[in-house]
Amino acid sequence: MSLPHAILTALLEKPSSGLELTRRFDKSIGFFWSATHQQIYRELGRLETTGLIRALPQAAPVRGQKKEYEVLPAGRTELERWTAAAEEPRPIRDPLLLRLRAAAVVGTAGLDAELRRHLALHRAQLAQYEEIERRDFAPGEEGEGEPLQYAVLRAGIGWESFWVRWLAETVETLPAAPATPSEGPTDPA
Amino acid sequence: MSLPHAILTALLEKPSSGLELTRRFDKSIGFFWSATHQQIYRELGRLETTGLIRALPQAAPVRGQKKEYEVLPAGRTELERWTAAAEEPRPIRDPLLLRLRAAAVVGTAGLDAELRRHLALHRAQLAQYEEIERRDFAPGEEGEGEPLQYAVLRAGIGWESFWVRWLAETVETLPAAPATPSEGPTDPA
DNA sequence: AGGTACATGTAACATGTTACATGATTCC
DNA sequence: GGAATCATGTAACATGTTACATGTACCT
Repeated sequence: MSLPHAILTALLEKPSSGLELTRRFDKSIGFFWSATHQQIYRELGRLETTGLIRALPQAAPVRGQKKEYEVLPAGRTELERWTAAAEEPRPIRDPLLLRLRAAAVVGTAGLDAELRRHLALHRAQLAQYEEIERRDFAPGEEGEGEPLQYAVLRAGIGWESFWVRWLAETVETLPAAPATPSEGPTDPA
Repeated sequence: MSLPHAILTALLEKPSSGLELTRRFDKSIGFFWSATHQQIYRELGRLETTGLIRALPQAAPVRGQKKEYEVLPAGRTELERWTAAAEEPRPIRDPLLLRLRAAAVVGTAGLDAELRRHLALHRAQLAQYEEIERRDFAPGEEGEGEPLQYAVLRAGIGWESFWVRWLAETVETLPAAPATPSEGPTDPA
């Protein structure tokens, strides 16, 4: 149940139409919670039905014409509740680790190149985040007083650093592994 | 498309029934790709229909009676293809970061306790992984020659370390933030 | 009149979650 | 024969993805 709350947050920052929300999800919020315009329209409809948001009165309900939404008091209350609620941490869940596990059974052929490709991508993303950090959160700068936004950026940096470190280590040790550990086509012990 | 490949991997390691797979997903594979028994039964049905696995002949198709599956050559080929295929890295996607962002709008009340709770949970999980590392991958030990399994464990350790470090930093800096930045119930600038 | 950008939506499907239903086996 | 456990499955729903449909506004 995260998308509705992401939308409530974005609408509290500024009342918007579906397409405007989609654009904003492509930028800041989308760094850690992406959504397509189809998802957003569906969720806007539900939030309106349940009385957490409403369409601004001036917008006539004509297809193809902009329709802006704002958060109702019930929506703000719900967002406050969710922000402080107890939720279990998400366990790690990544197909790349699954592929490593599969490689232990069917062989590592081709996986090496994929790991190097991921390493390059994560290094590029890390550099991009660090550039934002230098630009917007340098010590003594203006935006320095936004601890929550900075915390989110540090999470992105920490996340990418983790992958870069792990991939670099793994690429080093992996080529020593056998390329095709088992050969029987269907009948492993 | 990860669950079918997780199942193929598990079945190549050892032909199993649905419930046996569920139990194995609660252990090793489930560390980074969990699945319920409903998901597994549904996916086993599809894999059988598409000819990637088959039920072992001795098992009569009676409800309530064990039914074991094994991987067919087409299934192994598919798993090999997927292991080496190009897939984009998963972007970070975590509700906790979303809640931080929401807190910037509706206030940080209650979030602090939740961050500390997560910190404790991640520390406990990290300790558990490090215990496994000491037990199974100590230098000069027997299981030392399993570089892929060790790489997966190191990913878990790196992941938990990232969260522990980030949460510890964030808990330090957060209390300085305002508890309720804006007060207007529905009409923020 | 046609093209492009803006804007809202439908439909179909894949994946994941939750609750429940049903049959077989074993132990008492 | 009743309870507990093993085992397979259905149903309903929530969320996320992909492809497509429709209408408006503006520019040429």
